[in-house]
Amino acid sequence: MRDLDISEVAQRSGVPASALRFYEEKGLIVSVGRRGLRRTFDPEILDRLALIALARSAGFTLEEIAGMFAPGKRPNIDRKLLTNKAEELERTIRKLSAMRDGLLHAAACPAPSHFECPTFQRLLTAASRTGAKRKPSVLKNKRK
Amino acid sequence: MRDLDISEVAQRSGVPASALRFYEEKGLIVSVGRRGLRRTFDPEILDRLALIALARSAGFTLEEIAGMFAPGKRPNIDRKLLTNKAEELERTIRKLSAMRDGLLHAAACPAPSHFECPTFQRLLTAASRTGAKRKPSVLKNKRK
DNA sequence: GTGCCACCTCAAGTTAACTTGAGGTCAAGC
DNA sequence: GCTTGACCTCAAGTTAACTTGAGGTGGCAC
Repeated sequence: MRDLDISEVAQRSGVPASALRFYEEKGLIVSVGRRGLRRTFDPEILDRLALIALARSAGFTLEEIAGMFAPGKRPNIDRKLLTNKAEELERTIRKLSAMRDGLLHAAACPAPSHFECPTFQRLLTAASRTGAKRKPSVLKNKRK
Repeated sequence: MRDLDISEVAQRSGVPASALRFYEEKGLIVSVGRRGLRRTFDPEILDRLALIALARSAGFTLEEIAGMFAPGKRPNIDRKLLTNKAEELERTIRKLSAMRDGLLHAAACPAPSHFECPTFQRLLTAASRTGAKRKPSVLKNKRK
């Protein structure tokens, strides 16, 4: 397949050109050449961008992601880091599940102020006791 | 129970005094008085702080959280907002689960660069197709 | 051959959620 | 009554992940 220029990549991936340039600067992606001034990318870039989006949505920073893509990292340390991250995700998933249940209850609950509803409170505080020791860890992000 | 002064709240909740002042300024919490210069808080503040931490970890912004605590909000809009948020959480949970599985696989996989492992890729890209349409949505945050 | 426009670079701005720092104050111990 | 230390206020700084803006450029349509 033909190489894509930056505007095509932006359009197909939904990632703005400015962000693509930013990612390249950070070493998350590479452009394979230029057509005039314009960067061109291997079509494979689209998969990588999808992977980056997914990793971001799992709470990895761009720096961490760049580290994962890097070849020849010491495997031991990496593996430990990966299982740690997986455990962290597991805790997060539990919290999010609790929050989701709490929200669904609140949506169906007649209490005037949701956060004051005793059932809601119980759902949530139960969840928070299940969480990690110290280090609220995780989440945030919204695209306009 | 006796009212707590800010340092006690900070110590028991793990939330720094500076953050407590910040939360008060944002309307997320209220102090019940002063002992000299020092703010004092109702012990119930600890539950509220736990709830705030949980909501934060579920991806709500401080502004959204403040809105939920607010009394006399229009219930209809609220409920819609809550179910939307719950659905968003559901999608997030799916992604995180995929990511967790991917990470666990990667940790046990012999491929040199994890992100290049085909199984890993398959796990993740499958997950990303399950996700929302457009709007990577969600996560981030780390406490030092 | 000459516009035009989409791209380029580089610096500065933006947002959320806090933290840090400077300069001030008060209650308590000596 | 004076020192001390923990708190106070208010402004400015911090970090991540981008976006925006100013000023420049090169290929393509005419």
